Amino acid sequence: MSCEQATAQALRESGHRLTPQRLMILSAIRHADGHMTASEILEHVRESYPYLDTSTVYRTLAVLKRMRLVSETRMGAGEYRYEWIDHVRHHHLICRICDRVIVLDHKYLEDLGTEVLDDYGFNADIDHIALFGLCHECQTEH
Amino acid sequence: MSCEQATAQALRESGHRLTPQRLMILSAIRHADGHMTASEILEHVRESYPYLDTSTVYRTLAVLKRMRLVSETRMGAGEYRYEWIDHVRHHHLICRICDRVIVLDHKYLEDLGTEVLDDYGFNADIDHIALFGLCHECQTEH
DNA sequence: ATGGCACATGCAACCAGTTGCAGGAGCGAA
DNA sequence: TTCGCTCCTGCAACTGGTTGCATGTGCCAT
Repeated sequence: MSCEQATAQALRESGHRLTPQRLMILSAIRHADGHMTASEILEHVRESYPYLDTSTVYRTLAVLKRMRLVSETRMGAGEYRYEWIDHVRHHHLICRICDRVIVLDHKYLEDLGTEVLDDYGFNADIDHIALFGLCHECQTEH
Repeated sequence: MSCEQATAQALRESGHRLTPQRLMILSAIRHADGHMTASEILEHVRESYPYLDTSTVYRTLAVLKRMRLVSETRMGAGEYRYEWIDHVRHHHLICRICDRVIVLDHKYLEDLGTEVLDDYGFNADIDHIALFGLCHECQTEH
């Protein structure tokens, strides 16, 4: 799996250690399609290595997040969801009444990122934003 | 306190009950300037009414949030922060390394709201957004 | 190859926030 | 005013996520 190698290299070069736990977590996220919750990752890795602890999962995710290899999003009321970053960027509109999720193209947020960088020198993580609100149906019903 | 009356009326009209607990929570948020955490609200109200429960605070905040009388924002790693909505709208840029908070004018997000409404009929809660990322200083240091 | 330091892990305790439930109170109807 | 339905509250148990600490292990220097 050469795709794993490059990531492992990136980890090592940024001063982190390559442990079996991290490799397993990494592989779980990379080979899932779409979002994964921390407990899904935990459950998946435990099939082959049952001693993995929750805290290790969260700490590894924190590292990957800081390196911007994964995105962390709170979708609706539920748990955080983690996703490998290198897909086409997209965002979500989440209805606060019915929990419906609408995918939002990145073009809507492109300008915001560059404006904030120009004006404040702030490099915003606009990888995977969740915007809450009311969907069309729930607006008309209430 | 006539300012409280109007809110009480709004609550009642939307089919909610006006309980002393709710009034106390309401008053705590209204008369604080700026953000407040749930535990700050709890602590404040308990000075005059020690029996108030955490769950009541969160449930009341959920009601006020749904009515868009207060905004709920997760700033940095800490607890949710609640704020009365009727100030000038503003947002925050939060540095994921040093936790610095930069206030962002609403004009940067104005267009996003209208575009999403036009294209998807989705009425986004763009009252108080927190954008994470790297501030100028932390970008150059790393 | 091996020794040692610093970082990572697993465990347990903890904190923030949520939920189910039984009893209590707001408020509209009579 | 009183009644009663329904919603609200406080309690307790629980879930998701974090933290402190002792032990273990990756990895660099020798």
